[in-house]
Amino acid sequence: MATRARNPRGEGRRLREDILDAATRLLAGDDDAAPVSLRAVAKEVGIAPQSMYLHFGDKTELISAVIERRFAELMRACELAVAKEAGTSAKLRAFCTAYCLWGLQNPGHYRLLFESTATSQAGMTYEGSPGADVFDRFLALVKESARDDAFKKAVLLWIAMHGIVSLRLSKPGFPWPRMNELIDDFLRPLVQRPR
Amino acid sequence: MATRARNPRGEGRRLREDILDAATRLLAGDDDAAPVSLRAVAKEVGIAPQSMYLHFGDKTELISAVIERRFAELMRACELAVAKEAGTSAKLRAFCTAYCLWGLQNPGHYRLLFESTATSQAGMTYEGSPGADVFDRFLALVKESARDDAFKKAVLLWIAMHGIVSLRLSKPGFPWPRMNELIDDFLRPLVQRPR
DNA sequence: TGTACATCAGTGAACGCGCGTTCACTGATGTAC
DNA sequence: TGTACATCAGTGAACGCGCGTTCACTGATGTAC
Repeated sequence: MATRARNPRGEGRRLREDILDAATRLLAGDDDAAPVSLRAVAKEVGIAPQSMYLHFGDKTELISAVIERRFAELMRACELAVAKEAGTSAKLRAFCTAYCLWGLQNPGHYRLLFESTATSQAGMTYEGSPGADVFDRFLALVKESARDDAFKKAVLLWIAMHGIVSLRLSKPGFPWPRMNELIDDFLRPLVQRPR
Repeated sequence: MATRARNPRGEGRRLREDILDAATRLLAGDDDAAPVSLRAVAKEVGIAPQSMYLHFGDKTELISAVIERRFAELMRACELAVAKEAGTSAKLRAFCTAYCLWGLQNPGHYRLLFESTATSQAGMTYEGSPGADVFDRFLALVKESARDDAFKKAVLLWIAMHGIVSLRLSKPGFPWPRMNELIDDFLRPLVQRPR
């Protein structure tokens, strides 16, 4: 976008951050039709396209780096919401709400993280994949609220949250009920009510 | 793909069908990274790229036509499954199962119908949009099984089914519980049990 | 029956564009002696 | 203090490719008279 001053000697890695920031910005939008190009990112940063290769081996490496960052940011948003509440039920509900809100507010990133095959190339298993720690944290929360079947219940809730976000993004014209109402409807039968 | 014989005079509309078939074939795959191009479709049919314009105004018109067709096909699959069962609960479960199976077996098409903004351009409302009749049919089924809140319950179930399909497509490495088990888990609290 | 003409189902050639990627280079800044 | 050299942060120029779309054309087949 703008003209850029060359980084001082020894500070070359700053460009890496600038590239990641720009790619993140461009991927944030709701435009699923046009995938972001290296050249568009370069233009946004204000550098020549080939300067990408100073910090990333190829395009997929750049996208993967963005994905990793955004998973971390989603995790942070959820943790923050959980930390604000007291009581296991309230914490669980807070996590669900934060997850859905993050998805709705970052449609492009949510799609990248949870609607693309970009995170599951080449027979990757769940263990150690980017985003696995988000589910693990969620599972730990469900375990505190539910006596048994915590894994199954965590899966059901994840499916529900994903459905809430994903369908809303692709069918914005549908008369959706309020998000918090839907979250509560899914939570109610699965965890013990707060006393 | 193959060499094609020119259609006899008066049968020009056959090419339209051939193009739709080819586009449908190419869009079926699980490769969300590379959107299908007009030229790829033309190659698959065995015609020159510009022959597309004999039957479709532009690329989005072609894609829209495929979307319409696939919504109709999804509807057909669900109706077929419903017709095989007797009893409202069994019919409802059959619809849910058919919907999920169709999605898992047609990943590219499911994404096109339910994960892209292709179906909701330009402030389109839900009424009359492609696919609205699928939800309407589902809603009618839910009404037969549930005493009250049929719309809300239909929405919750749609969200759940979408979550089941969509997450499985993007996270194939996750240790998912069996699909039918998940469907039943979502159905159980929402509709009255069969006697 | 013969022929001029209209219609139809497509194609040939080309356009300008953006894409990912490669390779050789530049020019400022620090370091060794 | 002066200078040769190494290192670093990038760029210039170019590659071959596929993209959506336009415009003028072709050549077979049916129709009017």
